[in-house]
Amino acid sequence: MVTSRTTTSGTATSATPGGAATASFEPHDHAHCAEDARASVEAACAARGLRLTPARSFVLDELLASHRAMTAYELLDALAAAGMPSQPPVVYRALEFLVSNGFAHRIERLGAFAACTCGPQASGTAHRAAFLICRDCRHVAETAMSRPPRSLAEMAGAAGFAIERVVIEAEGLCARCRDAAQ
Amino acid sequence: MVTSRTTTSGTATSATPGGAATASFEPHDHAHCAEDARASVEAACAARGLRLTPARSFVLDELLASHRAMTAYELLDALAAAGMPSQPPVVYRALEFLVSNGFAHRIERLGAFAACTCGPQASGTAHRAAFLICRDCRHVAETAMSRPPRSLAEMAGAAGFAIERVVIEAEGLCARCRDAAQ
DNA sequence: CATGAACTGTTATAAAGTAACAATGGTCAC
DNA sequence: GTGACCATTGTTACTTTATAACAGTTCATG
Repeated sequence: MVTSRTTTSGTATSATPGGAATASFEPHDHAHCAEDARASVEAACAARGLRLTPARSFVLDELLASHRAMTAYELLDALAAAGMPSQPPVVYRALEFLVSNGFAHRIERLGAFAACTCGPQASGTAHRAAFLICRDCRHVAETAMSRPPRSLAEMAGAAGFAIERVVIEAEGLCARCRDAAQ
Repeated sequence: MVTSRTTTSGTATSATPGGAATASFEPHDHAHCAEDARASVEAACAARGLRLTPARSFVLDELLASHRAMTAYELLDALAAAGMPSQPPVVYRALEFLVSNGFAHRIERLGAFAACTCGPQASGTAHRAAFLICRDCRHVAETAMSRPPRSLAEMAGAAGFAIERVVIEAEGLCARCRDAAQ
């Protein structure tokens, strides 16, 4: 758990550029972005006849509130703390729902999960995205990635390989953790 | 788990187009490419004072022979079958050696490992690479990826995020499996 | 209300990875 | 050579991550 860590660093003007959903490492109003994301998930569920049941809702809220990649078992602990059923399948089922509907992503590198911050337009089905993952605080930033990098596409084409999904995850240190490390 | 357990390679024609080290989905002579790769690992070890001990050597050979991504426990079974010590740490240590020296890669998407097919020049230290992974037969093709995709680099720059490592893995169906599925 | 599809609750277990520590063995200074 | 040191091994035990299986419940529909 990292959290706290009030603004710090001269780079941080507290201005919050509107659509900065892709840059969670920049200072912003967590509560506000979580609310927005939640609202667009609700809207998408309503539009598509999906049921945002209590377990699913709880897991989504946890992910949005933490703004980090969380493991299934961290989420399970949160469920238990809230007095909800907390066997592994509970959380894995909720995560499967969220991931397959594009409301969250699995971060392969970490075996963990993060809420999608792409905004309403993308909250459709599983979509392409690339991630910046801080190896220290585990905060995750997401950016849209419309198509595979060219060298990969070329290689696939040459080999007759049909790309179905591309995982792009950059691991490193966010500005805050880098400052803190000094 | 997919557990196709294909044993693969039975279908391989032994036609060998030149040095297509990056295109393992094209038909080629497995035995030959494995020998080459093995030779360059040995050369790199000799040059850099690394010890290719029996466990390391065995794991490398398994990976090269299969030309697939293999899980640690598949490798462990192979060790056991060969009458070698086969507790998990044995294989994880061998894999750590191979991966950290650039002789193999961890395929994050699968929690599995594949021998590096970049050729001698890259067999230095852990290097950047992108992968094509067939979800059916688990064969893996590797290509050099000199730097992160631009959109990721831009996002990182804007956020003051220091990228240390990039995972790029494309999952899909290779030509052979696609044909077989029809 | 009957029905079927989706979802939940639960037990049990599989698969993947790590900690810790004593024992071994190769290399180098002396 | 010998002693010291470091990398490597062998092993036990354990943690973390994920899935199978199945009975019970809910809920939108006919």
